[in-house]
Amino acid sequence: MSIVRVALDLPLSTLFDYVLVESVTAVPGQRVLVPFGRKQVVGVVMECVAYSELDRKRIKQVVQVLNDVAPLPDELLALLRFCSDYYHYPLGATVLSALPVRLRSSQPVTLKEELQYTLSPGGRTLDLDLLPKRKVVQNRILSAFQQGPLSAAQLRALSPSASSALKAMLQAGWVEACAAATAAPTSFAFNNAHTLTAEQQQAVDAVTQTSDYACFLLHGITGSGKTEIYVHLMHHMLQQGGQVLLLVPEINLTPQLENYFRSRFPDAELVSLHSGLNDSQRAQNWLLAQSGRARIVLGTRLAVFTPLPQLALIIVDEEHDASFKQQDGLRYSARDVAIFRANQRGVPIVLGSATPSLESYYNAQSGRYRLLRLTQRAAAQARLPAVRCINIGNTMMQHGISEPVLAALGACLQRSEQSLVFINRRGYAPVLMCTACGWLSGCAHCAGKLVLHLQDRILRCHHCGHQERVPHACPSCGNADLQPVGIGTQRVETALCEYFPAARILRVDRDSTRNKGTWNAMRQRIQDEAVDILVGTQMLAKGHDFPKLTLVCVLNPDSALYSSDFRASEKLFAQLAQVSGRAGRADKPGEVLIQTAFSDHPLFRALGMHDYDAWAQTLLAERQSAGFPPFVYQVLLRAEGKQQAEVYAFLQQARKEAVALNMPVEIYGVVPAAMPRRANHIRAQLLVQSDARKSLQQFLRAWKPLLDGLPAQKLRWSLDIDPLEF
DNA sequence: AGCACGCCGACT
DNA sequence: GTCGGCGTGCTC
Repeated sequence: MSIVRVALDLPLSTLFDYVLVESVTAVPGQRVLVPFGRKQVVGVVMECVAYSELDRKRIKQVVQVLNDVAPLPDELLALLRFCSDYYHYPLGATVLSALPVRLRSSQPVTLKEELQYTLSPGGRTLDLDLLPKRKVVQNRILSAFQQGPLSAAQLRALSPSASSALKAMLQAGWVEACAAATAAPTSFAFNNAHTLTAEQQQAVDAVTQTSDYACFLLHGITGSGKTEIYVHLMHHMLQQGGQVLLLVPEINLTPQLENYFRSRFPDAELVSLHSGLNDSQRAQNWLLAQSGRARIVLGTRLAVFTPLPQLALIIVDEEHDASFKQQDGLRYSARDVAIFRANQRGVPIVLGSATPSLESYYNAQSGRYRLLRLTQRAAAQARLPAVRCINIGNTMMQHGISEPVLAALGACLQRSEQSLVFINRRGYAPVLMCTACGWLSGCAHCAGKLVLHLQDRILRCHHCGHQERVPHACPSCGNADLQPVGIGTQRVETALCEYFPAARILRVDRDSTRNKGTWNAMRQRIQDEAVDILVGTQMLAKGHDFPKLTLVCVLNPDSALYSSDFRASEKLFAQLAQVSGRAGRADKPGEVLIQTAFSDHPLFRALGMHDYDAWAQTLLAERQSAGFPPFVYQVLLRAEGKQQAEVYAFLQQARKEAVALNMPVEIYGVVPAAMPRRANHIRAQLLVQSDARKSLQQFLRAWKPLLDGLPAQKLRWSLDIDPLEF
């Protein structure tokens, strides 16, 4: 009797037993189609056993063992078991959520053999000199074909518009498709752009000399050449026959980055994995990684679950970035899962950042991680930008912009250099106010305020999406004088257009880049120097270099200094360091102006000295005395529902159970969430923490079943282990 | 999560 | 008398 224990996509922590029909076999990691209730679903075999505890009559038969894809390796199953355990999320849901959508259905998926392209017999006789010179891309592609056939991916690396050029040439009959040669290269040349500095070389050597698990924190200031280290490490691992996994934050995974690595490794197959791909691209790239053919896998957090038979190195770039933490479902931290995975596999992992998370920094100090420092900019002549605070304590401002900032922007325009105005708030103004009675534009469904979007003549809630027309008079007292309060990107853009009518001003935020491809087009315009002043949110802090940018102005960073979120100032420093790093590259010195009422604040002082360490020490001391992470481990129980009483009753009940367990954890009170009402749902939470990860996990193992047993019909709740947001 | 079963209120 | 509300419990 052959029984398989199957993980199904259900909010239940149990596996389900099925019997295999005579002569059919299955192994753990294989997908199976099984009857469940009145329908059939796809699950993953977790165990094969001889007997089941269950009554023989209750066990149904496996409908089909799916053989289109190789079984998930044991190692990946173990990783998923760990995640399910650690994040207290049902095993089946964990396993299935780690698979590409296509593999969650019984429709067979196969690895499409990628076509290559080469010159047709007609194309070979073509006289290149007769082709118009302005068809740059076609010319480039045709001359590349002299070396032999090229895949679509290799063509894409030649130019972003390669695919349309290829189409034209296929049409003209110069080029034809052929089956790809399957022999994988064993040697990987890479375009070795720069010689490494001594520091860079030391960092590379430290990693390549480890043959076992080790976690490295690569702490390098902006422009110190972390990427170059990644390239050298990748090259080393590829030469040894290994695969490399590079994880990047969501917004950083642009086609530019993908093409960059492709151009550095023209011979290595590279795939990307991120939410921008459609289901079939996702499945294809996943299969290429799983088969071992893709040697470099570039992806966002979800890529951490990709099977990689030859995995030799993991790199987590911008490791401090909050987008590595999933905020719903399986609330995992891809950075932490990556560390577990490297440990499990016995390979090195590199966490790179100019402003490491305090967790990682603390681990590097305590010796759990090995610290690699880059203290110099790679381009020797490039200097760090000068940071200056503009004290706005008693300065009159127009639309939130002070006189010195205007002057600096004007001077920058005169020099025909680019400048960037950074405000972390989209829309025109964060709220509309009545000058007579003090009415504020609140959202009818949330605890937040409606943001004024003057361009669309609407008030919009950034939490639930609700929007309404801008009222002509105060809904409360009828007064016609309503004033926008505070500033957003649109308001700054409008004001700057008035001050500098001749300047080419570009606003970059989620609103202006809503349409697909817009942001890429804008990036090109910035690169082409068709923009003088950039106005934007944190979208501009990340992404790639803008070589002509010499001035960065930060308009209103102060709210993060008195935020109730204890991580707000850590985030602000990282953000400001990142956006400051945009100023002054190569030969031009940069300048950073910060408008603040707290110019003596240690954050700004450390930022001005480019001294992350001083700032980190300050924060660590604060966190230690306040009893916050990384000195304690936390879990947050969140609940939300329509009825306030039910939400609070559930959490109080949960708290009572927690206290009754009498375990060595600290249990806080039930409190409203940061946004106490969102889309008409009341939200509240309960924090539990401990100074030992183990104690917290033991507590959770006892608490979770009690929570599952609590009546919670009309509400949703979830556990967030190592929460980042409160 | 779905979906059935089951026990109480207003309707052709 | 039935249709349907959602509370409870099960799914291998």
